[in-house]
Amino acid sequence: MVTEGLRPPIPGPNAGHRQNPCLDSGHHVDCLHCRTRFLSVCSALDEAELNDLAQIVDPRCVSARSTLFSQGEEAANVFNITEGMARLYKLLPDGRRQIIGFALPGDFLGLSLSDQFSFSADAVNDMRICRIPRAKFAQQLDDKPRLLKRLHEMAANELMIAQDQLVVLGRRSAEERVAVFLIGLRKRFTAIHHLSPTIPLPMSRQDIADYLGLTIETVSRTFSKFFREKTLLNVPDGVRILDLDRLNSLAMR
Amino acid sequence: MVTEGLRPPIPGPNAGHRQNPCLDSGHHVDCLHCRTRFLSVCSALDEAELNDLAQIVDPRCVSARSTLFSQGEEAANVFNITEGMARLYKLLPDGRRQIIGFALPGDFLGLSLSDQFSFSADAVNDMRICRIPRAKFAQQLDDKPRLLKRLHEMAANELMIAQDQLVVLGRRSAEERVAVFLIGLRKRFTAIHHLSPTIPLPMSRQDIADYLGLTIETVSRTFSKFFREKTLLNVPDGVRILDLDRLNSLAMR
DNA sequence: ACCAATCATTGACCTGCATCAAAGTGCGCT
DNA sequence: AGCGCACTTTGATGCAGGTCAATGATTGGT
Repeated sequence: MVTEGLRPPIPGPNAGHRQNPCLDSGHHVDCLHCRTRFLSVCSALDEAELNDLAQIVDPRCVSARSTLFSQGEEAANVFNITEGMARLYKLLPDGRRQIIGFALPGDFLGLSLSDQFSFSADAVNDMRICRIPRAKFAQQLDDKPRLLKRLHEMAANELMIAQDQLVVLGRRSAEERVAVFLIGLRKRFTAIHHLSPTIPLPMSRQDIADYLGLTIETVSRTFSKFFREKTLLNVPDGVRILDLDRLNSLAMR
Repeated sequence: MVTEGLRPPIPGPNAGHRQNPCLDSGHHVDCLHCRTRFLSVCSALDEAELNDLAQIVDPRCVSARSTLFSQGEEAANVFNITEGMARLYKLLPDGRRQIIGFALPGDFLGLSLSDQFSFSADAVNDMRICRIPRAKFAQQLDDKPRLLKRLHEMAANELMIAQDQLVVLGRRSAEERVAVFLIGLRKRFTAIHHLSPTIPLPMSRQDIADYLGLTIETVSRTFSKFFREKTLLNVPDGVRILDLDRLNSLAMR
């Protein structure tokens, strides 16, 4: 089954009634009752506008480790994430990798609307996305000023996040980097699901290392230290924060 | 004199006839013949629209080392840079500083339109800027979809630059960082002035270090190494590239 | 249930850059 | 010209995190 490995769907107004969107491709698309409607770029749209969008979106499943798009590739589509996680990264010619972000439900890929992707994206776990032809989306932007405004707001937010990450990579110790990463991830998950004491970590240690500008060994040692000193508890597929104060003081801003 | 320390004005259509914009405050503002018109957000505007903007902009001089705005401060204004250079930075509570960018003529500060500044900005050398009340600018955005589109394009470009810098800070050696910095700065100056063999470096070594996530000593040693091996030549207020191939191969992407 | 492959952890050692310290250089001011 | 100050360079030393290597833990395939 394609959805194997997905964490259970978050209970919502239509929990249990949701059809598998992978089967919907080319058929009726229900943007109106989308779980990520108010998280995503779609929050700028009313019912009628949402219907326009529904005509051009193609909801799809993406299985773990498969590619959404690659750096330099023609950007034929833009993407709205509805479930799962993607890693966004850049590669240097010699193979060094920097993960520039992890994309979660509600995130939009293709904010810049440029004709080539400036980074690569692939699925960390099984995902669901809405694929939208870029040209058609750009058309919608021309018709719907509130959509453009929302897109700009999201781009500005991404810019702020990237600038915060510059501080992390330029000026922070390994311990601080891991703390900032966990606090940030927790905050993002909280905005999507409800607050949970456990932070799921579907990405590998290598991914975390490539995101934080460290090596896998340093990340592993830092987690071990946090476990040893009871700042974190190691749980299946994630960690539980035991000492939030400690983590916050490391992540101070 | 307030403009002391400014590099000589770039020859342009109105070179030599230009009034000191510092004296224009509150008087007639000539956006139409602005040297940075086609570099800046204003490139989206026709003559009539430019006149609307001229009604709300306040051109000002900012002398070297003075503050444009500080992180956390109420963002009452947004800024268009017309001359000089600003450093944009974030501070950690313990004083560590990360410079997130250097702003040049044509750059817009306040892309996010949020009500607080998420970073601080001050003048590296004497500058000229156009100050615009944020609320009035936002109004213009509602009236002028092309202006919003241009703003979004600029924000998307800044985002790409920030993401490139994440790779630099996360995965590159000191030597590579300095090379990338110089190649990037050269490219930006070329877009503003004409191509010059000399790269002006009005910022201090400490600024460069805080931009590249290094210490002042490492930056200094790296420059010395480049001078010694004849990759660069040390000239007053900047450097000249002697071996572009060498620099490019270090900055490879 | 078993094996192979991948991923994570841990230890020993190394190195690139940071830190600490001391000259050297340039510039404004009187 | 001479002084003071801020900035830069250079050298000596230290260490956080990288590298190399081995072992454990998980996972997927048959």
